[in-house]
Amino acid sequence: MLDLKYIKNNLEAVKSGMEKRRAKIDFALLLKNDDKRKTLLLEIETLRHKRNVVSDDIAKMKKAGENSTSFIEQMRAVSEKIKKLDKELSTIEETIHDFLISLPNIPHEDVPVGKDDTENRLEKTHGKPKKFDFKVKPHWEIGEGLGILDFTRAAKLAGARFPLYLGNGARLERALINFMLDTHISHHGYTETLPPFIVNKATMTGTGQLPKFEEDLFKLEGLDYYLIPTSEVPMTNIYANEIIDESMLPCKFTAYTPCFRSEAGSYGRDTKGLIRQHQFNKVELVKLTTPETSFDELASLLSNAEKILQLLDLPYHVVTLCTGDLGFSATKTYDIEVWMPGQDDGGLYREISSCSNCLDFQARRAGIRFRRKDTKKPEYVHTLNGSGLAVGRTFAAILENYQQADGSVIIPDILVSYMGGQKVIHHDA
RNA sequence: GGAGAGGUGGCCGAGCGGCUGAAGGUGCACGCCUGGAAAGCGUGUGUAUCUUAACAGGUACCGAGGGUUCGAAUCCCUCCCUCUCCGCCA
Repeated sequence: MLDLKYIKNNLEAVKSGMEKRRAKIDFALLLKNDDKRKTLLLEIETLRHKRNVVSDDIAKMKKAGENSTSFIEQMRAVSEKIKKLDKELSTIEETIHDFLISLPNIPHEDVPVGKDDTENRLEKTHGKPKKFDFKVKPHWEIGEGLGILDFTRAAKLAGARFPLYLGNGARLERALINFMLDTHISHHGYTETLPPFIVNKATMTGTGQLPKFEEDLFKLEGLDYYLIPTSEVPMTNIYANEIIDESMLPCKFTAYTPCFRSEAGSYGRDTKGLIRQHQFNKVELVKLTTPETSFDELASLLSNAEKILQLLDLPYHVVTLCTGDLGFSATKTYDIEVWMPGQDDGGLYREISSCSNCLDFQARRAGIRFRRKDTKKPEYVHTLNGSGLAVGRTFAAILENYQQADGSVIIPDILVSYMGGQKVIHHDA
């Protein structure tokens, strides 16, 4: 959520930010409503003040045994007026709030302007795609061939877009989760958390999933509960509506959780394999920082995520999302895209992590503040999040990059110990 | 799920429908005292919002939301959360 005062003082900058996102916003209406709000508020507070003063007098008169009937009559009328104006005020406040809560964040000046993912800016490339001297297969063929993935039976159990891992597949997925978590907590200084996989509406609103993107979520019927689409949601909200001490910043959390997404509107896209599932595993990184350090922290968060791919020896590149591809809450986002040789007949880079700085956008929604040692005023923290990494897609990338001619898959060195010393996945006998 | 108790400031803990933004304690900050420290003494110590150049002042907030009343932390209703006991359960 943007600060109303900031909008008013920087109207042109805010407008141009919204235009870059191709969002059409009627700011004139907002300003008009805000004026109305202020007028009402002043009137109400004046009346309340009067009521407070006179009520005091009434108390004194009663004590002195004087007759106060006429004042009571007067105040009865005043109270009714207040009640009426109060209703008007809360209506207009609700209107203003609904407006603000639906505004996306302003893209950072460094973000390229563009309409969609074709206009993202390439930042760097790491590693070289391996040359294969046989016809490479997509990961779903490899996985099903090895008997470690079974999409057919998963569909029987749940439906389309659900995974079923078996045997060494399940173990490899778990190995990846442990490897990623261990790396982030032991080498990158994150605190491991294990949050609820279901959260309420307030929590979803805090990070920006609600109110605009309810159709992307799974909601529990008849309850104020939603399945998390990413553990960014619970982790970022840990200190919601709190004022924390400056010494706690930067606050770095990581978690493994399953993630649940309805994938409404993506019919026909990525129908095969692990790329686009209703349920997938992810290790997430979240940071709460001071405003002046958030971009440095974004850079280190990105490198923390990259480290996983480097240790797995998977080729990738990094792009900066353009304004048209930028998420609702973010001011700037780097996507890490991993090389997937088995797809699109010749290979392509696929998003495997998304690292964002949200500035105080989420903090303002969720009420996450901190107090500096030397100043009294609470300030909003900056929030950052990034995948470290999407586990299912990492699994897929390993299958495709480490496949061999006979259909077996070599286990990356770093994972061997997590696989009980096993170095290759052959078809389970 | 059944029965009961409770949610007040950083923490503990008072609080009769008006004099309570809230006693008292504790913690914290600053000052005095001291060679230094402790003790002691003094002062200060929530958030939001509006008016104001500023000083300052107004308004709201005692789990949340409604209601009664001239006036609500205090009375009534609904909901949420915590604790204890019973039941059930991984």
